[in-house]
Amino acid sequence: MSIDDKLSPIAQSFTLKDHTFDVLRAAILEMDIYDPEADLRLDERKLAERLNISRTPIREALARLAHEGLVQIVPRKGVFVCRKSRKDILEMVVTWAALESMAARLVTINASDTDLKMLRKFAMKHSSSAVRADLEEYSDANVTFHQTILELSGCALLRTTADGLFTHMQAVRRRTMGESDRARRSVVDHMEIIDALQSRDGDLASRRVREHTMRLHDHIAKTWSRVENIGLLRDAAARSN
Amino acid sequence: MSIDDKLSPIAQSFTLKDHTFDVLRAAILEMDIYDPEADLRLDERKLAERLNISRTPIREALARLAHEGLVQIVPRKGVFVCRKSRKDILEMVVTWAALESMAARLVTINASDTDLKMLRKFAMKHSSSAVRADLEEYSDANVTFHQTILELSGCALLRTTADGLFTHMQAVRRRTMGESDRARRSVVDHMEIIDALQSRDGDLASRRVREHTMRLHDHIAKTWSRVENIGLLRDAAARSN
DNA sequence: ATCGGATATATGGTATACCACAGATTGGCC
DNA sequence: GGCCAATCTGTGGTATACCATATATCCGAT
Repeated sequence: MSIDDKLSPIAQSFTLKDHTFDVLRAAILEMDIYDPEADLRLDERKLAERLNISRTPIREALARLAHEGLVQIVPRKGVFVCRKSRKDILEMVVTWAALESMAARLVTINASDTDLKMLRKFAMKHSSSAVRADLEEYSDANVTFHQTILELSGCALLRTTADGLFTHMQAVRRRTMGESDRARRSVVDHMEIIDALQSRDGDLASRRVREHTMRLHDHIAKTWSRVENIGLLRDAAARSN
Repeated sequence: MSIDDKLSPIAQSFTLKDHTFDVLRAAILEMDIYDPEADLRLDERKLAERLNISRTPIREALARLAHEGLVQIVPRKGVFVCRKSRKDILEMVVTWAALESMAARLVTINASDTDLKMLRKFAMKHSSSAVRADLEEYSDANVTFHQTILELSGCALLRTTADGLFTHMQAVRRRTMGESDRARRSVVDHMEIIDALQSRDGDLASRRVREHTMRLHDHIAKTWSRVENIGLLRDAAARSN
């Protein structure tokens, strides 16, 4: 192997636009947009100054973010990070369920026995973290588990479409986790899903994945009101000033 | 009613960027991109001249189109309309099936009896066009039928996500239709789907929608080779020159 | 005649200047 | 003192000029 092989990917059609998109996207996902105190405003010129580039690539990145639903661009008003409503979030979970349940069905057809053995091994390895209530570790493992199912389906579009939704769920997860009961139940669900996959039962695997995801749906439906209420309280307080 | 009511929506935060996006998108969907003779190249400057605007809004529109997968932007080479591979198309159909089958399940929960009665009435009204082999009319009715199911699910995200896929399928449909056998079979499928919806059987409705869509999948899998082969022939001819 | 490299050209990427409009500010009039 | 309007400021939208590089062209050396 020559040194060229290691150098080749460098600066290969690198563009500021794409880089800016990644940076902004990461930054938005990083911030807790549901904090009522959060500053949701983005300023093209300030960003340009911060990143030491012109507004042009920033605007292209913002346009993409807007199209992806992460920000809203209001002409002559500003660019604002989008706060998802409870309804939006529930719809994302439903759509996620649709995609992953289809993926599970395909997995029973397309995945190799080896793939499924590795998936089971992975799930068992990290099940202890749920019991230990190490939520950080469990969360990561949980994400990987579901992404693996989408991956093993062999349908890249299912995976990418779900990834788009997953982006928006990052901020939600921060507020959904924390109940170790859900984590423990999740572990059981995962094992039952793997059982169905390994028995190559498409109908069963599809159903279990769907029901697993819809449990998250129902959980959010019951508990998510809090954030919006805080927002309403804040608005009311502002009006009374 | 005063004249204001009719004028109000005019120029309401209209932007060239969005307009250009719509125009380009419509133009791309209009052209038969699978014609081997088709010119897939787009030139920012020529478009700017044609539309009498600067490159800036065009570039933003192109960036969005690229993100949506309709075009591919290659730095210092050009912008090209994307030709979907057979695999891409099959994946779109699978993903579509995932979304619409979930939608059907939700319809059995959320739709009113009146909604379903209207859906049946619509389907019956247009079933004759399939028999008459009036493919233009049947195709439109077919589209409306499936969009209605997504609509009645009550989950806007399912609908919009599916719409995104549908965009890409326009060009494919032109080459998939034409076999009246499929149209007739489709009519039967639709009626069976409506039966399941009206009996409020979520599992059955979901399954029938999935199987219906996957029949399109299998059909394309069997017949789509033609276009790519033509492309290969053209390439081979070009090489031998 | 053929090959190689220098130059020309075309393309998308980037920077910058200016525009139009929304909101806030301020000034003057009543 | 309050209200309205002219103005000022800040924002995203648009146009334009310039840059870097990939490709094509052409000329000269062999």
